[in-house]
Amino acid sequence: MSKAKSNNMYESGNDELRRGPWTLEEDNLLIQYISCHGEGRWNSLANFAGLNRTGKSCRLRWLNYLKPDIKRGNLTPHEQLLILELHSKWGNRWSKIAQHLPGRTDNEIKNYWRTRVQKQARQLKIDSNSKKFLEAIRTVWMPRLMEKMEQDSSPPISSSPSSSISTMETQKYSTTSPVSKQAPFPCPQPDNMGINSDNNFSTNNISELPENLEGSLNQFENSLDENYYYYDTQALVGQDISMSECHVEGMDWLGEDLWNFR
DNA sequence: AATGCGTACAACCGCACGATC
DNA sequence: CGATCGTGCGGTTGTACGCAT
Repeated sequence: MSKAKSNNMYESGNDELRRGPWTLEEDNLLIQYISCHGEGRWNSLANFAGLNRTGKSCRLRWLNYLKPDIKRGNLTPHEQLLILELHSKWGNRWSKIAQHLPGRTDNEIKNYWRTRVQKQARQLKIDSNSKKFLEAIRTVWMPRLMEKMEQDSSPPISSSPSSSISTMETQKYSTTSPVSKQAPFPCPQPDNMGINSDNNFSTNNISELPENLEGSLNQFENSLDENYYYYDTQALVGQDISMSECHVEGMDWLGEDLWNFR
């Protein structure tokens, strides 16, 4: 297989398989074929569908983009919270995490983690896989998310989630299913939220956290989605995390310019 | 208005694993 | 039992876009 980076990634060049961005025509071919014949056998599917693509490419395009139940748009605070918590349990098991966020793909979650979460780690100059960063997430980020969810607990349920879907791609393809105005996924019970007695938002060992954990959450809050928190957050809020717990040993964890996303 | 920079995300790759031959 | 194939997963990269200067 020729390496994408060794030559022009987005040129088919000759009779070789196409790579790079999918065209609307290709998408339609794939959608139509799968609607008639179903998924699977991706290599032969690519041939029979008349797509000059690898099976892997077809599979990826379908699973990450074209599949009807794919939910697009920004992650809700609850989804972000869930990702943080599940990642703390399972690490980079993106597909496993994605199973708990119906409509979200492992690719999307992975991108979120890399672009948002790891950025925080970089700013804090700590390893995103370190215990310190995990503690920071649990003691600062998660409580803030929960607080945000609480603040907006008078849910504008009727507001359309699609209002936050603004990508050009989403506008280009309107094949995505309308997002349910009910809970976007089965409400997990506290037991399966992964937040329990041995995996809670403990503030133990906060003193081990780096001193540069100072800054504000203002920009962070601004980065949160504003419209739809229709999830029953009681399971999480019930953990009774007080923001005051984030003030430890004279350190103001909630000060300026921390946890901002941009 | 032009340019540079940072971010988000689609799409690729290599590798691993299970099923089938 | 080994080889091959199909599939899934996690990591990485390229590009479009938005924002700041």
